Amino acid sequence: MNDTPPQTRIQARNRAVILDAALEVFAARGFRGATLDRIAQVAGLSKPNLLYYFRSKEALHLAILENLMELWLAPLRALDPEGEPRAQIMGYVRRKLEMSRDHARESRLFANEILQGAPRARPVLEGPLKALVDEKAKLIAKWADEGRIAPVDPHHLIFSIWALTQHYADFEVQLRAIMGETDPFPAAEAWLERVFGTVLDPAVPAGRS
Amino acid sequence: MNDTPPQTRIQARNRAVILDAALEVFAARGFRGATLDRIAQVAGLSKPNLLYYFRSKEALHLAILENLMELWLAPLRALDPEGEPRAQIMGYVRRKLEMSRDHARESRLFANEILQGAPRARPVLEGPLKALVDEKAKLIAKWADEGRIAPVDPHHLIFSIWALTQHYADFEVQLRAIMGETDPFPAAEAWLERVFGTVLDPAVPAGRS
DNA sequence: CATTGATTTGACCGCCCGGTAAAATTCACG
DNA sequence: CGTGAATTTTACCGGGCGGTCAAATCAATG
Repeated sequence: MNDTPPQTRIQARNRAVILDAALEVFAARGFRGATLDRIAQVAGLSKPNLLYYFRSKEALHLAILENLMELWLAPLRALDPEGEPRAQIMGYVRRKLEMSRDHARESRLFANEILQGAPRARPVLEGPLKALVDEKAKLIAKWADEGRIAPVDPHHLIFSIWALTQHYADFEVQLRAIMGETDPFPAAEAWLERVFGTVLDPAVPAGRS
Repeated sequence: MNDTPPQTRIQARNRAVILDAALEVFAARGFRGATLDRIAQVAGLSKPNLLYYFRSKEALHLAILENLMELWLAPLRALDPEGEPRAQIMGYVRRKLEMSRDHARESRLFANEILQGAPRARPVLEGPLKALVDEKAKLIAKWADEGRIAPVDPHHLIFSIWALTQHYADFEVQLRAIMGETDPFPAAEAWLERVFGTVLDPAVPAGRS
């Protein structure tokens, strides 16, 4: 059940180098748009050498996806049923935004994969991701029922957090075209705190006019 | 300055068929991932016949981009300086969400283009888009100054509207994996009304704890 | 330092890609 | 219905693609 972890030093190093290069190229061009030649070039290896470590383009992409899942689900997984509800959700927002800042390539690779119909990631989405989301949605619903946060649709709340945070990674080029070279993240953090802070506040009447 | 609009009936029809097929394929696979063979197949034409109407893959993609700009900028452009501020912004949100529902392919084509660095759309982003956004951001800032909406960062407000609405088109596969086959748009509309309704409400104190 | 397995390379394959040329066909109009 | 232009098709090209193979080189161990 375990695909024999890299034995030698050389293997460990080269697999890491290749995975990093592949992340770069897949994120920038999508699966079909990426080429093994380019990945090999970025990794500083010859193409046959690359294929010595990963038997195919498909296998390489899958390896990246598996590597990424842990990192990607961690922030939501860390939502603590025992913690203070609003602090927990705001912490999730903050961690997700940090992901967009510090792991933009990973975000874009996922975005590419999903945009193109998730032909390789679909099982992960329908399995572990759905399970985790449903679990945490139930938790959020409970918090809302108890009046500890404003009444919200938990699924759409989670989708909103994804959309708003990942936007800063995935659409960075567009943001820069409009905002110039200034780092958007400080303002983004304040803004997201404001948005979710208000929408979750149980004392604020929803849907005023 | 005007590239001679299609003269004959056949030309008008075939150009339209090709543009539609190309929209489909570019949206699903990105520029590099799309192939002329596949576009021609979807359009029901032979590849050389397709190239009789558009001299290259590049030209075809650019033609789509130009066609789309009007449609894409219209909702923001319709933001009326004379209207009631909150109604105007809420109307913008609603129109943008309708775009995601009724023009998901267009949304995904843009997303693909921007994700991959906007190599072809960059001039549009830095030109007309930036100009329009800056203009409307100024308008929103004025409304905030006058106390007619809550004080907000206009640019990040606009980015949020983009992120939240487009998410329902661009990440549809992910949403369906989690939510099943039920149409997410009715709930999305209510949720977005709730989110932006609260965040724009000048009577709600921002950043409570 | 010899040997053996791990790693790397160069040469190559068949296929698909974007694009071209020219012949064949269809269409519009007098 | 004939004719010239518009449209479509057939055949093709050079290059890049994912991937293979066998030979060459390297590294670790006794």
